Amino acid sequence: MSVDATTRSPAKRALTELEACVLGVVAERAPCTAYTVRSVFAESPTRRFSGSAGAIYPLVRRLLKQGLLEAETFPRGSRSKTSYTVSASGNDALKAWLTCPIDEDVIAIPVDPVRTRLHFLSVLTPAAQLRWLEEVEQGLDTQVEALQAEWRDDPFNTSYERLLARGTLDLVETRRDWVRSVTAFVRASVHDVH
Amino acid sequence: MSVDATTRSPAKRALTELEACVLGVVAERAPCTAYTVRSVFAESPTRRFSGSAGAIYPLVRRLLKQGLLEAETFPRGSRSKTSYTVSASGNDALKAWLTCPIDEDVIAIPVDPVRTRLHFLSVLTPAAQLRWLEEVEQGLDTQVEALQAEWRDDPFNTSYERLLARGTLDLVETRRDWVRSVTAFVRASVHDVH
DNA sequence: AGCGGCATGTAAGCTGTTACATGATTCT
DNA sequence: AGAATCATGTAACAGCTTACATGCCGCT
Repeated sequence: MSVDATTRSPAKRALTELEACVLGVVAERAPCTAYTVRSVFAESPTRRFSGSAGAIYPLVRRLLKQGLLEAETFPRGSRSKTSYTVSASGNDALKAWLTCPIDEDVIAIPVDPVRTRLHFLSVLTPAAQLRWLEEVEQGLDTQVEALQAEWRDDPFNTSYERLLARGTLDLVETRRDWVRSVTAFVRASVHDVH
Repeated sequence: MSVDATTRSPAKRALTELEACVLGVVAERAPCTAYTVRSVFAESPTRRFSGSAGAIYPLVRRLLKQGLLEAETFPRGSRSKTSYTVSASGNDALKAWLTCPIDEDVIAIPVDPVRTRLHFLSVLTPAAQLRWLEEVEQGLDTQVEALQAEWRDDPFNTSYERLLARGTLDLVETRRDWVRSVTAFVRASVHDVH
């Protein structure tokens, strides 16, 4: 057979989570530099991405080469600075990423290091279990308080953003309450023995 | 200076999350094969680890070489089968991993692909937003129902396990309610326009 | 003049996945 | 006898982090 006659679109492999997030961040703050994108990830309370230079700079160049980003360079001395915006096809790609596969991976029960550790907690002595639980509980308490304070001060630009923050707060509260109930349970078990 | 005179312990680098989980799983089901460990990860509702052969078999051999696991091999034809148990120092390592660094990474707000997408949802048209939200809501509903059914049927070995399951259920319910409230908000915004 | 934040970049490595490949055992 | 499941293994790669390296710019 001969080569396919239809014009091939440029690869169109699905975006990775980081690629999509970079597009999203640039969409929000355009025009902005790769450094700005880096800072957003670095300062995010979620630890998903570190915003490491080794990840961002090559990735941004790749998105540019694929036509998903547009660039404007400002020469300054021997090194130049580049500002990026999302192109029309970049916007399409972001939309496609958002809607395309609603399947399992997105919906699945989120990964939670605390849950993992709770699962194996029984290998510790009850006293050590309580020490750990109390430390975690305290950490989660300060986290909840910080988010509650943010909620009260309302530094959000839109009511949608405020709604998202509310959901995050609800989740960490639920998580904290969970750890609390486990602590109570372990404490009760220890008391029963005596 | 000359070489440090004190006897060096064998590396003692902190365990990775997967290494610790493998130790934990073997601790629960010992004696068991690497294949069993693989199945546990593969069948887990959490998608953290796939239980891929390429990860598990080399890892188990490494833990064995470090003395954290003990092995018993049963020859059968040209290939043999190996059962593992956690050694005393393996148990110590697991305990150390559980208690050691309670810091940020463990406590941090868990990664949630749905939250990520909610954050960028505004790039879609309101209609597309609702389509996506409804699909996600439905997926989360079936997930909640499955966990509720499991809760009712109570297939748990210990009341501690039941407590852990309760916490997971609370979390996914909170998450579902969050998505619900976002849907309601978007629907209201659409109505306001008309 | 020097320090801190802005800005860009690369090399090496860690950790896990995908995909393939093979053989043993059990069930029907 | 054939299929499903148990069991082990490897090679290639994907995706991101760590650590390093450099230079510009504004402030004090």
